[in-house]
Amino acid sequence: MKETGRSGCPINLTLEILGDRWSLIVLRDMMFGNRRHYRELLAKSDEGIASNILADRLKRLLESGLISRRDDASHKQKGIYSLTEMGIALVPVFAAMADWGRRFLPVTPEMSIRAEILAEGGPALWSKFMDELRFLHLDAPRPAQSVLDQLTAAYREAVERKHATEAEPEAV
Amino acid sequence: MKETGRSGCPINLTLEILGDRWSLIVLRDMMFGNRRHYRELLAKSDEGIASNILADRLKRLLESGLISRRDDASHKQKGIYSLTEMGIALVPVFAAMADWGRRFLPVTPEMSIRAEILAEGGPALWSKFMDELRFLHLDAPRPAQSVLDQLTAAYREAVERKHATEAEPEAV
DNA sequence: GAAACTGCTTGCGATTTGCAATCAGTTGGC
DNA sequence: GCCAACTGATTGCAAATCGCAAGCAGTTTC
Repeated sequence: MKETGRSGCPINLTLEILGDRWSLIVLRDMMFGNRRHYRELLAKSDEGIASNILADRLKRLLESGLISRRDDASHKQKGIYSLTEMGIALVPVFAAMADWGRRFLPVTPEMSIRAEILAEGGPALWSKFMDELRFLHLDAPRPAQSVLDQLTAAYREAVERKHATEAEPEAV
Repeated sequence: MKETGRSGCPINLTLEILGDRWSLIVLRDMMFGNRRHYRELLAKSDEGIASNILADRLKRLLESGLISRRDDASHKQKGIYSLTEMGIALVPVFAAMADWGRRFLPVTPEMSIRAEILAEGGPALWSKFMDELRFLHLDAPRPAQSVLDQLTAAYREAVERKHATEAEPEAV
């Protein structure tokens, strides 16, 4: 654990770990996009994170205890990054931030559909989603239904709807 | 409004505005400490923000629409910063971040008492607090009871409890 | 008229960021 | 065995940002 920084305020301590432009982007992609490898996080990033920044953030998130890393049996160099309970506990923070963003910022419809569903579902849905993340990242028992599938399906639908009206090819 | 940055994702757009180490600290002090003047924000900051950083953040927050500024009738140079509805709407984000921080980070008891009360009170309490902020910052009608007083009283109590055991003078 | 206070700017060295190129080791196809 | 593709990074470098200290012009107080 790092020495105390600026103050013992929960908001301040949270900002000292997550208060930058990329940490939460990486966690978001792991959480909602189920990206678990370095290359997945690097190449499929909508925002185009640079490789050195990604490496640095993964290192910091590991040190902070938000994610863990284990070797991939299929490839000696490959690592699989997983959310820890501490990382999974950020679901309500993401839900609150995403809801705020979709209400006040110029979001695109297909990118905000998941935020909308999470906002409408409320804490009950967040809790189900967190159970699912524990299954995917912590080897907990598989939950009955998949919130991630629900979110991903809604996102895909929104993307298709967009393409139907714009008639403009784009990678999914 | 600024041009679109990296992506239309609500999380990303939120981070482009608030994703740094100081913006939310300034908003926190305005919201929970009711600090409305530049010097108040500068001098009473627990984390010791630098004057140029504060000036820059106030400018950015003004441009983003999170705060507003009006002249103080009592002093020609003085400005009063207020939260806008967009800023007040961050209450659930602060509550979620503070709750996460107090559960997983080495917070001090007196700094986390308010986070605890907000977590226990839930959305109903947040809503009352937001009404009070609308009264303080947007000239809305005065609400029946003051959540800010409740939070501040609990914080003062926690500080006094700390001093009683540590017997160590400190500014409040 | 001096001192204190107002919001804010400036200078400057240290750190961080963002981008491109590059790296060594691993795997799979032939 | 051999080479191309892929793995998780590292390195170099210019630009931006940060953090600290000092300073500034205008205002108020006494």
